[in-house]
Amino acid sequence: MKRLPDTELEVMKALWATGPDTPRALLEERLAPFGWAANTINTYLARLADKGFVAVRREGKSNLYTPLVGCEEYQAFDSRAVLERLYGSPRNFVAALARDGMGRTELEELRALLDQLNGGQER
Amino acid sequence: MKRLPDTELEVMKALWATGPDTPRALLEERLAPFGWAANTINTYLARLADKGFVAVRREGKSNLYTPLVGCEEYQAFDSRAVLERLYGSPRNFVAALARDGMGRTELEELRALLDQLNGGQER
DNA sequence: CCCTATCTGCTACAAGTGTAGTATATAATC
DNA sequence: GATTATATACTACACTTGTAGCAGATAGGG
Repeated sequence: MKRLPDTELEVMKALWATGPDTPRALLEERLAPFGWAANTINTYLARLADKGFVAVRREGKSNLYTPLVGCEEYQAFDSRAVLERLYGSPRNFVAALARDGMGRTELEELRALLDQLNGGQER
Repeated sequence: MKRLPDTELEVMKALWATGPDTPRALLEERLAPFGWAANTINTYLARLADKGFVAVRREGKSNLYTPLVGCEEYQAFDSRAVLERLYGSPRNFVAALARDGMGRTELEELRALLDQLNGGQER
């Protein structure tokens, strides 16, 4: 697996939200906030298809797009890459977040998750 | 602040380890494991200087390099960028790590940090 | 003071990324 | 079946990143 550039990742995020066999129109709608030209989205999709992240299927006049790599799968890979690049450990990453101030909500969510994880594996 | 490419980040990591006014020779020694040509390191340093991450000072025949952005400062920025790019919240990031299996040690370190953070802000 | 060794600055180039124009294929229309 | 509208494929180009060669500056030796 390879880390994706920002724009391609945004396309993947849209596809993860819309699911398999997403018609082009729906995809463009999702990506509208970025203000990209239709051709630009085209390029990103072609590159993602090259990289094996997206499958394209033709249906009549237009295309249907399907993500071949799941969101969770990609995140599992990417999060490790983030640690290796700079932080070394989850602890260090969270410490970096905390230094700049982590919101109360973020902290609580994280703690809840940790409780859950620890519970599942404890003893 | 801007996210650094991998190679430039490695140079910064070396500089953070060696501190201010690092002589070129020491820096190269630190970076030896990467097997880069001396000129390659030169380019990275020049780019980092352009971006305002490194100050260069001449001393006799050779240069001294000083990091202008601290490691913790950069990490605080970068960790937020990571969340915004893909995860949204610390919780989601850690969940992604956990999905692919987090080591017992990593989990314990993280829990200890969380206890500490929570303690500091509780009530 | 001039030569030489060395260190650095400048230049280069291929691959990847951000962005979009032009050409082509094809479905719907007449 | 020819025409048109439109969606897609191909091509392009500037900027960034990874990598390094060549040329110029300069310190030290004669």
